[in-house]
Amino acid sequence: MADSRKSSELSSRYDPAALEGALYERWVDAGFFHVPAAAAKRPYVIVIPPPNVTAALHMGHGLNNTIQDVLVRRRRMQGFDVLWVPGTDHAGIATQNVVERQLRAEGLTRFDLGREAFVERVWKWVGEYGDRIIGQLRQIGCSCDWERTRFTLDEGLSKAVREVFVRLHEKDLVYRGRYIINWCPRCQTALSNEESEHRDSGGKLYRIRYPLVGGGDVADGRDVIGGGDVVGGGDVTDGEEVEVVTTRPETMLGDTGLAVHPEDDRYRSLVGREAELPLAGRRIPVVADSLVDPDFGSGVVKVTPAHDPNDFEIGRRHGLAVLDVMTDAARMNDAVPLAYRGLDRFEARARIVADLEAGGFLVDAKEHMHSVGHCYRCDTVVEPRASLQWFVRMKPLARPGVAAYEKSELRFHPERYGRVYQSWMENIRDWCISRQLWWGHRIPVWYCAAPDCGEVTVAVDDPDECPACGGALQQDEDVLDTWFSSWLWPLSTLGWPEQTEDLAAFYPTDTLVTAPEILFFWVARMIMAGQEFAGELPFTDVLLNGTVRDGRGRRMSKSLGNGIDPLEVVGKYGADAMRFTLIRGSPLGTDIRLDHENLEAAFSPGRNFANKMWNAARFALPHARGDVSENDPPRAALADRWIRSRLARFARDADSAYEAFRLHEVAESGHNFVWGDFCDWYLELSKRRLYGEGDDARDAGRTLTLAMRGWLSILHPIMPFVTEEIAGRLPDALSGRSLVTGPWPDYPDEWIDREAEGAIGALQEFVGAVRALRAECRLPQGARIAVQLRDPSCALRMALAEEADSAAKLAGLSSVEGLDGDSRPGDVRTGGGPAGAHAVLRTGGELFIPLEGLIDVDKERARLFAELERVDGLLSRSGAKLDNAGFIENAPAEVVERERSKLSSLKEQRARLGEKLQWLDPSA
RNA sequence: GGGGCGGUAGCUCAGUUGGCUAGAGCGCUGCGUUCACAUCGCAGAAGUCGGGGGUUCGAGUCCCUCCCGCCCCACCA
Repeated sequence: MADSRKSSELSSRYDPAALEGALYERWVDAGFFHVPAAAAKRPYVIVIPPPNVTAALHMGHGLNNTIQDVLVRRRRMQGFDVLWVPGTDHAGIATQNVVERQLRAEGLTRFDLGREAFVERVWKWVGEYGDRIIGQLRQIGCSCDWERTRFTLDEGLSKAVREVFVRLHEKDLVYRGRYIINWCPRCQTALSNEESEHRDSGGKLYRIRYPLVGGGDVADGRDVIGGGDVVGGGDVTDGEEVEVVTTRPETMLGDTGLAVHPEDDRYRSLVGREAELPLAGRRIPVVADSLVDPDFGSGVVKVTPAHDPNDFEIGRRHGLAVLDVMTDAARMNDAVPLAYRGLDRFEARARIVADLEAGGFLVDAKEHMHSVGHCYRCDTVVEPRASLQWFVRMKPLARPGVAAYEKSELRFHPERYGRVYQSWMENIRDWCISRQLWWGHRIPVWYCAAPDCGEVTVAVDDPDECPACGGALQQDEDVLDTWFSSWLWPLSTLGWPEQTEDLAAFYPTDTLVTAPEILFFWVARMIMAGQEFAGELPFTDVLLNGTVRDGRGRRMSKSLGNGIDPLEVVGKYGADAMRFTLIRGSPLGTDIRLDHENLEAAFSPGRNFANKMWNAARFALPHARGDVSENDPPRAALADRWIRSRLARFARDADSAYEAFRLHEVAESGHNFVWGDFCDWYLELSKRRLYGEGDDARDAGRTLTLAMRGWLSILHPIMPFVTEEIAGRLPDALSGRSLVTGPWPDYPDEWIDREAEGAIGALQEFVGAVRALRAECRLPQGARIAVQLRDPSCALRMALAEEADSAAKLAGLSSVEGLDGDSRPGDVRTGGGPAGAHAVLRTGGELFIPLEGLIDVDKERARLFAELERVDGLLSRSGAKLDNAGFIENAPAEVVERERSKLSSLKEQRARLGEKLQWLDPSA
């Protein structure tokens, strides 16, 4: 970027708000996020799961979109022509519901407004939330191509919807029919099977007596399975009535038959007879159907074809009438006796049970757990209902989708979701796509108004008149399921059905990142649509990110109101901190818990990490140097070799983690590299040289630049803002270029330097050991101490030879003896020597710190004895307690447990005290 | 009824193909104001890796079993 940020000065305080917005604007203005189709040679494409325009985004979207952004940013740095298509979803039923709720607060219903005004009202909502959502995505740093922003109700996308409907209709894959669907009485629309969420709920299982009528004659003309084998006079209980069990007595008013299993000997004689429907007085036939489970209840079921999927099947097979007994609002309709008309279905249940009891029909009612469908948008109990709707035949569409998965052309991450997908696809049922809503894509079907014509027109463009009779047409009142547009998203956003340049350049896309709960709603259907309409899978890899949950483990959602607004977090901690926290906190497919009450604990580590980078850069940038010329190669200082080795290792690990979508590993190892290797060790080891002059300072300054360029690049996809701000000030050959467009770092394997890592590793252990002993012996903080080494490893010798001064500074040493053969310290392990502390190094060697003169040995010894006495006292008391058989017998297990662990920790404490006393008085 | 996921430090969680002393962040304890950073540094305490059994030279990791929590699917009348 050509701007005036030549200065290496960073402000003294890390203030994300001060940089993020400006950087984002600069990226957009530079056109980094937009690639024209003609220029796309090596595309990498992701389509956003379009957020519903029902509400602002919450942290779940934050996670989902951050993952996508990390993926596209890395590909962009690698030189791919990246397209991330953004957009929003009109979310038919969901959006209609939120606007209806708003109306209700004003005391209105959608019917008060009428269809046109209501839809207008929804558009107003869309304008507001659509913009808010896009704003949120920008603030968390999403590098979408905003020039290609789409909305599922856009003209082009609506065209795609119609095109698909017409094509499916032509292939007889879409049909209209009267079948059992899931009906939401509150939304007053049909739902697909997926939109009905089953939950266990406690209900009652009622046993009801149905009186039998007539004699034992087999009714003639009826299609009865096994009818020829009827054995008269079976062991029916009393010959006059039969027991039926149901959880939903209110539907009995819609009964049009009873059914038994054809091979159930108990009831063979019943088949073909009739029963009287209590409370209704109608007569209904008994049929035999293998769908009946003879072991459930009495083995006789009531058949209510209009309100139960199984009964609908049985009814169809036996020609039973379909009698819907409810209104759209699930109140009892005119088909039932006067006494029940107008009652809500649950009121009707209570009334009917009472009447059955009064009439002596009720045998009993037992508690019974069963699962009940609920509307996924308003949670109302779904009513299964026979209804005239439009459906898509799914089996033919699903077949290629299964094949692609089996051939591994389609991969899921984590893999286990592949099997979930597969089993759903293999057991797929037809998709009810019509909705009795006002908000959505109107079904492109017109019915001729002429009474004797009956022509049905299915067309992409609105027809003017009936093609058969020229009469007036009436368009189907219903709209399509919102997912009927979503399933085309990868196609329609790129211009399909037109053969656009975008479609040619960017379809198929590469990776889809979404939440597992819409695997069936969306992912599976996109796969089917892609194969059916474009002949190609819409993407090759499906990432299922985890769910963001609240402190209590509940899913964050609009309806629960427990969502965390990403903007609140961005405001407090910065977008980088939020992104880092989300990426680090949720390995692929695992849930992440974020306690709304304690955002600080969750997000401050991310903010602190960015702050650490910032301050490291504040120190390093003034010392950083650009590349040296070829005839002036840098010498390989140990520390420089070391950090290059660590960097190359980090880069290699990060690459494989990125490729495998293990983004949390990148975040984790990046954090460790920057904070540990780079800040804690490399910067400290370099200070001496950087403060100097000449070759040393030049080499260190150059390596400093190289290392920073490396980790800033590798972490840029995750924390784009702070890394960009810092990298913009590096004085190397890439100076002034944005990190956004790369290049992606690639280091030679030769940089991995086991010798240097071994040496600095030994040095780290040595420094750590000295520090630990200093703390252990309560040496004054600033005191310079002499350390003696015995048999140091080669690695440590090597490190100390070059980094003695740094080591001395880091560990507070005045001298290190014992490196030379002629000044070996005395035996530090056994008695007889001077008072001092010693430690054995894992990497080899021992170190010894003479304590004489550093501390008042006598005073310290006295202190240790006092401490020892105190610990001994506690020990004996605790020991006695545990020895006491009564205590063990009577105390709760956890108290005994606690006492045991207390005892063992006291023992350890005592051992340490003993050791320290040994140091002070080796002769003892 | 079928399938899946999880149980590792007080809390939230990491721990690829079984391998040297099980890690991080937060919290906790002690110490620390000289020149990048108190949004920090150093040191430390803290874990029977849910229980039991098995395979192995070696198991948090593989197998079996049990217990606990969660999720998905299902035509549980």
